Amino acid sequence: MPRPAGQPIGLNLARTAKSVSRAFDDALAAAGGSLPTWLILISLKTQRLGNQRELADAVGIQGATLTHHLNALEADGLLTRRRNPANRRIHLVELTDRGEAMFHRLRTAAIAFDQRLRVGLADEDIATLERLLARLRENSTDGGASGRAD
Amino acid sequence: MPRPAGQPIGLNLARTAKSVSRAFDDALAAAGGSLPTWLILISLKTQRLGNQRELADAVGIQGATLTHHLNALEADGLLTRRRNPANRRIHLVELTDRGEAMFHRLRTAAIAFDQRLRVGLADEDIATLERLLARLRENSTDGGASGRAD
DNA sequence: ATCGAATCATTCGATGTCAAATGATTAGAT
DNA sequence: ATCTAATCATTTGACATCGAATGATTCGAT
Repeated sequence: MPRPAGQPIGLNLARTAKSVSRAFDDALAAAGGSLPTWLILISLKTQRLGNQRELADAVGIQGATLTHHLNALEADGLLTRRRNPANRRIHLVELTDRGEAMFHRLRTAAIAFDQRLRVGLADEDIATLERLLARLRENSTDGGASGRAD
Repeated sequence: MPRPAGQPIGLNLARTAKSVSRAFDDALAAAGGSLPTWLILISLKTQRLGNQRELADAVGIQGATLTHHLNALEADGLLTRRRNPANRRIHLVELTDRGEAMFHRLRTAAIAFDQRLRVGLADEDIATLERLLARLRENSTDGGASGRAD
């Protein structure tokens, strides 16, 4: 008799993610940044992205939200935006020296946090976790019927 | 040679949780509710809570955020708030008939979603996932040094 | 060459969240 | 009895996020 439920699995996932994200954001704040700032900087540094839309996708947020963050980062002097002369719809986003420095500072904090998170977890555990998370993601998007592609 | 990193584990967790929460919220929206509404209703129905602070803790949000949601739910006629005559600092929050009806509607949607989420996962997988999530939660709160209790 | 559709970014309006300050009430100490 | 502390909820001000509407530019078809 397969009686599944104990605690809803989605709830557990959401609570854990909230706790972990919160702690990560604290760690980044101590280094002078924030979670969205870090995701934007690392995406800019490690990927060749053609436009802001692709950057937003890489970060996992909507274009409108990205614009908002870029405004703040530009005001802080961490990056610049200029129109691509070859296609003036496109903004070329580029890190300044200060942006580069912030990237390195946040990277140190992010690496330390990831290490902390992995304490007590064997490589095999990580692999298992990744498999289970992937399954949950699939299950959440499949069969939704109302279909909001994520 | 233990080279851990591939994708940061926290990032994977956050993305998965976002996708799953999003899908769950969609499912609840189709039933006329939302994620916070559901968490508040189920907490009220299934726990004996002495005040709003305890309700906020049960839901996993701050008191200020709860007040905000209760305003909306009260305006919608799903619940009532009245002062406890024995201790007038305390608001007694009670579901109306409409609130009860909403609870049952959302419960149906929530159960269906949880079933959907569990597809392809054996009881053993669920247990493993819970163990791993618990570990991540511990790791995120331990050693933070800056100490923000979550 | 021009006009309509597509693309890219931004703005606008809304929701959910938090931390800090405020207001009301109760409990405790003298 | 009064005064200070603590407790409970709300308000205020801020940020992150989204969807929809808007503005600018380019592309494609005629």
